[in-house]
Amino acid sequence: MDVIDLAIDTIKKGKQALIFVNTKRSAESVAEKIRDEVIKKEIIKPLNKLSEKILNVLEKPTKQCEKLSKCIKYGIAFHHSGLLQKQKNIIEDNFRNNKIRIICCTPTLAYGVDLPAFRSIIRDLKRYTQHGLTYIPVLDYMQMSGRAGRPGKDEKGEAIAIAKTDEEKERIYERYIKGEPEKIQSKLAVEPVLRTYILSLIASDIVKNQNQLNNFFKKTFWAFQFKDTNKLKNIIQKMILLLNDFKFISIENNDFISADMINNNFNIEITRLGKRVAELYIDPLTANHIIKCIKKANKKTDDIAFIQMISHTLEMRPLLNIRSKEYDDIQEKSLEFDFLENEPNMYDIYYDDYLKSIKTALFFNDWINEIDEETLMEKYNIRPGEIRSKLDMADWLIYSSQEITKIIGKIDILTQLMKLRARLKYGIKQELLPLIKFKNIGRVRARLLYRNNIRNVKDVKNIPYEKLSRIVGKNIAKSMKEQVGIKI
DNA sequence: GGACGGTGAAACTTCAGGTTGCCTC
DNA sequence: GAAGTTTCACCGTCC
Repeated sequence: MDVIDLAIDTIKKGKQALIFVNTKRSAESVAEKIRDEVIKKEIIKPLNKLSEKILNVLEKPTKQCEKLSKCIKYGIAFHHSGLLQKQKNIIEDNFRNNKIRIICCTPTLAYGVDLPAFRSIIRDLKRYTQHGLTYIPVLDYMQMSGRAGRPGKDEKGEAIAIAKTDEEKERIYERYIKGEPEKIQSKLAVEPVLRTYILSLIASDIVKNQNQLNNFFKKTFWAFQFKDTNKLKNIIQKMILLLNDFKFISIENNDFISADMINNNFNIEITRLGKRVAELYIDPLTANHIIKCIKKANKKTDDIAFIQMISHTLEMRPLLNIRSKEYDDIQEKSLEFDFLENEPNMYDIYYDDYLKSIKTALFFNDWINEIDEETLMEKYNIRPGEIRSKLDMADWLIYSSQEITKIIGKIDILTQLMKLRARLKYGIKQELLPLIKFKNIGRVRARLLYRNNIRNVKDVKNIPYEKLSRIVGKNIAKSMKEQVGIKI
């Protein structure tokens, strides 16, 4: 039986299923195929209200919204990170109350969300990695199959893994059914994590020299797994020197410091800059990158240069992928603007990453020039949910840049950063900034007002109420008037 | 004869997800 | 590595 048959069978039994696949596209296409079968067999009566509700979570539905809405109508959903939070909530709630019968999803639903089903169908046991397609960890398999069976509601649950050949059936059985889950690995050893924690340990006065740092980490799960204490000390020392270079900490007798002669008992102190970086909870490397860029910035710096600055950070990953067709185009664009960081050599291994950061910056730039979600989706292959999470990160990084700017004394660009942050938040051009301060006015209504020559607080005060309500509706017009101190 | 439309095979493209972090209205 | 999408050759139909 293939997934589609299994799904239909589940519905006919009056049960529910989660279907796990390995890409967002697959999640959508499997959902659509099942929906087509459901329509053909007429086994579900259309959920028109729900379908309507999920379609209209944005001002203007995107193709993704339409696709989802058409599936939901027949009790089938897809679920992945590209969906908006609102839509995810609707799907989860209506799966719990049995209206939605099948959810086709990426591993999103395997972790975190509490959403059990009668059947957990795992179509893809391989996932794309840097080394091509590889089998997923046993732990992941257990997470997914563990969704089968609803405690207290079903007596049993079924976890079904799909094999394409007999040979694969054997392999799945050996690897996953009989297999042991992998040992848990400490995540502390990754450099970005390590340097962030070392900085915050120093910032919060928990440790005062390298000895104490060594002792602290000795007690962690990381050290327990790692065993080689000397190597561990070396790694910690490397991080200390890095943070010292960045001027986030200062080491006693700093002048004499070199990697091999640092004394374990030298007093380490946090600097004002380091303290703030630790509080902002960004990777010290990102902070340093921002500092280097900000120092080069001046009043003539374009917004896109700041946007590219925050796009080229670990936090912003994964960056937007560059399709082979657009490679030349993005390369051209990279020459068009003056960015704050130096352009790496074309043959540098970091060059592709740099280009990706430019594509990501171009996407943000389109957003603050009021390009709608649908167009962004087509142009950048980025879905509404991903747009949101990128914008959240951008907001945080611009805020961090503002804070860093205050400390290193570049006050002249602070206003620009603040305006940019507001524009990113709402996705608007600069001219709409005065209007966005009103309650219930977002990018769409602000643009509408602007087009009707209402461009600032004063205009809102002066325009007759009747005229205003023709533009934005009675309730919002009333609320706007009240916000400028006029009772209606 | 040529415009148009449908079909299917070959060529090409792309690939999961995520936490907190700050401030303020 | 494979699913999904795009492209393109091919054929039949209609005007």
